Amino acid sequence: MDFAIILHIMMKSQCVQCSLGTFCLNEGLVPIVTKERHLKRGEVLHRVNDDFKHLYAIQRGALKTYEIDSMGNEIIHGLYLKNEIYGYEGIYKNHYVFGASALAETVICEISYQGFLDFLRLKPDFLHRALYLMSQQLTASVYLKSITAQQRIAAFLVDLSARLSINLLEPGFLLPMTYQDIGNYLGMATETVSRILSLFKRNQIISIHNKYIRLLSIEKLKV
Amino acid sequence: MDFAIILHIMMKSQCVQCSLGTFCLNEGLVPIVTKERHLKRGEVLHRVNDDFKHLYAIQRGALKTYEIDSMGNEIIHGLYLKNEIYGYEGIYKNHYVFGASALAETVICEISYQGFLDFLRLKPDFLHRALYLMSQQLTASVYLKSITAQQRIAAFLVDLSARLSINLLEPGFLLPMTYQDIGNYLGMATETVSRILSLFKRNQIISIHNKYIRLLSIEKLKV
DNA sequence: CGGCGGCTTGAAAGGCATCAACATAAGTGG
DNA sequence: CCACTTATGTTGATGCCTTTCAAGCCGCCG
Repeated sequence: MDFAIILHIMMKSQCVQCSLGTFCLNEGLVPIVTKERHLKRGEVLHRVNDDFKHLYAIQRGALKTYEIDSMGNEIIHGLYLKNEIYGYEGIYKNHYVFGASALAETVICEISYQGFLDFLRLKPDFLHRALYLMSQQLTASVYLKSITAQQRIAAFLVDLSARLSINLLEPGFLLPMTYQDIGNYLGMATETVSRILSLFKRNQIISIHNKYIRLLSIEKLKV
Repeated sequence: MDFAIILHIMMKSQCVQCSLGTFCLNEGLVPIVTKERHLKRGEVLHRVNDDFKHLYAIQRGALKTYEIDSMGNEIIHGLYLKNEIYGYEGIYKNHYVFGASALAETVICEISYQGFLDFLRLKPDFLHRALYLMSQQLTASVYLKSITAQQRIAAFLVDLSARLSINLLEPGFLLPMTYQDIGNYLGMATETVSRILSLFKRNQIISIHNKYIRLLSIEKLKV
């Protein structure tokens, strides 16, 4: 067992806020984290149908999973931000159902799924925690059910804000993706994203400078 | 430990095709199934925010999870058919995020989540199987991302067909829900559901008599 | 048989996509 | 560091798909 890796990981303050921290920081009986990977914006983590072998804990940056439809358009199926885990989808079919790539400069911990299972066998007290993490993702993108484009964008902003805000003092967050990505994720045209964000800005519901967004009136967004 | 319950369950042929069969039929060290419940069409299984204590294996019928939005409209978030498991969503928040009710006459096995965890602790070989079942649900409703109403309905029919067809000989399946339910699930008006199904019928892509649907040309549906 | 929920069909209105042109930002190479 | 090139965002005009409202029909159950 490569304790050097474990120690390396344990020393990172990142791990404290990571969802998997509970696993990695606890005694290190099994080296679940096999390596750390750095991805540039746009770089592919894996392609469709690649064998499923790893889960990924995102330290910095963001990932998207995507599919190219018969018309050649990209559909973004999932969005995974820092301190979140990506990969559970692969368990079912034993391969990844979509491609995955980095939305920005991204750093991830690669976790052996087998190691993860072995760890749970040794430490069944972490069982609930593991199921908890997966359960979280089942209700993650509920808001995509909103019907109108305004509602979907509003809900998207509220969700991003909750997932990205490190502390409560920081009043806003940095959009980790382009308007095109947002459109592909929410199922609407890029122009619509731009128009609605401009509308929100005009109505003083949000403010945007470059990619930094502040939600000025969460109440109005939630209507 | 109530072995009577286990034996009762073991004798049911239903259990063979149930996703949880692997758990229930194996040795019965822990009584995971606490009881069997019968629900009439429309009957509520649990309400929003009810404490999470159970998973449910559906033997017959179907469940929906739903939410009433600020306009008073029902939004259907999940659809769970026979031989499937419902309830994992509750693990995360320790309560159910939506209400759940029966779409038709429904029979379910109530499973204690705690018993489920205990079983996994005793039999860690079933760990992967448990994660597998949850993973399945992560990719379940992917097709809701289709943009046009026609695409969504087509994908919905293909999905239902795959989930409901018992054997390959049976050429069709019985719609377990009303057009209104379908509309609420797919995010479109009831009239649109009716119009598009009529269109498919006119184009000989499907046939419908009462609630029995046959997919005549799966190729055309998948375009 | 009568009533009610569910389905069907039509006409009108509205939201969003599409196409197009431009503005701005980011990235590249000299 | 600047000029050029490419990617990203903005704004307007038009058309289409879907919603909404309205009315009628069908089938089921008491």
